[in-house]
Amino acid sequence: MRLDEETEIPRERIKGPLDLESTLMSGQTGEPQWDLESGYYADVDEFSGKAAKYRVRQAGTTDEPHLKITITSEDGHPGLAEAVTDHIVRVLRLQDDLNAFYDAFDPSKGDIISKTFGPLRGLRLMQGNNPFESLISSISTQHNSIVLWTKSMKLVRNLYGRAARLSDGSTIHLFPSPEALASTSVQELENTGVTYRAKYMIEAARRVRDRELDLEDLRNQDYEKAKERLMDLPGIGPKVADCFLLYGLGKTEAAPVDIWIHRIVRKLYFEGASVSTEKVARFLRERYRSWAGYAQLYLFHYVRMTRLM
DNA sequence: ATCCAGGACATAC
DNA sequence: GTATGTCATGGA
Repeated sequence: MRLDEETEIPRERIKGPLDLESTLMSGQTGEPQWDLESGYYADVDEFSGKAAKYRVRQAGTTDEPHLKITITSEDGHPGLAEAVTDHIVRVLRLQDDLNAFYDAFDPSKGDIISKTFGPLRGLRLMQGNNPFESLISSISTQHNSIVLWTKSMKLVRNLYGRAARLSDGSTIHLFPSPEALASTSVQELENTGVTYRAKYMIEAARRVRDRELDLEDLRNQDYEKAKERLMDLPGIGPKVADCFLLYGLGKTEAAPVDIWIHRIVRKLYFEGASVSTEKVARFLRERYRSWAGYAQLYLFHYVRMTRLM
């Protein structure tokens, strides 16, 4: 099988509806948005040490989705196609049973969130490429905009990440390792556009490099404990910690509370009463449990889409 | 222009 | 616990 030919992700690996475009354009993970290249959405990553660019497009419909992919790699190896497929299934969370979410809070249950299910049908939560990239990207989102953090995180890839020459002659850059990022100077990193967040990123990279913080180990800890550990880091507060737990580790009970979610939940669930962000976060966790991350995603996009607030 | 962006932190009470 | 000023820059 030639990898640069279009193949399809096995249909049975997509559970429930999918709207690829709204999912990829929703700016959830803090990582750069995927590039749009002649009808495909493209991103890059490393698979068993080999860099590859994968492109994805949706065929079919939201309720009968098919995903077509092509792969261009640095150096093809046996199993690459399977590894890339697994990666896409993971980052797009294609195994999440979206209909189970819709059913659990359908209109008959009287939950106001059911109003968002129609307009946002097929919108999926995403996963970051890997925990370290997710951590740094999450830091980049604080008091920032999607345009700016996409720009600066791409620049971080291009300046400090390993360059790889693909079989089609193009060059891509991977996200830098903790070692590479930890050894940059604050001033240099600030110039990528991350500005004052540079010192936070470098310290985070240093702690990961020096094994003072083991991101994989956080996966095994419970939500509260892991959040505490993360908030030990400078520049990581409750919202960024939740972003990492959700996008970096896939803890879907995490519901990052930013200014929008804070306003929305206060209005829709607390009759406008002044409720702290921590209380809102706890409320979403307890109400939506393992669907809290999805609830956050749907509330956020519904409100911004309808310009409700 | 002037305002603000999917927060965190220091300082104040 | 809650409230306010500050942080740096680009984009609208």
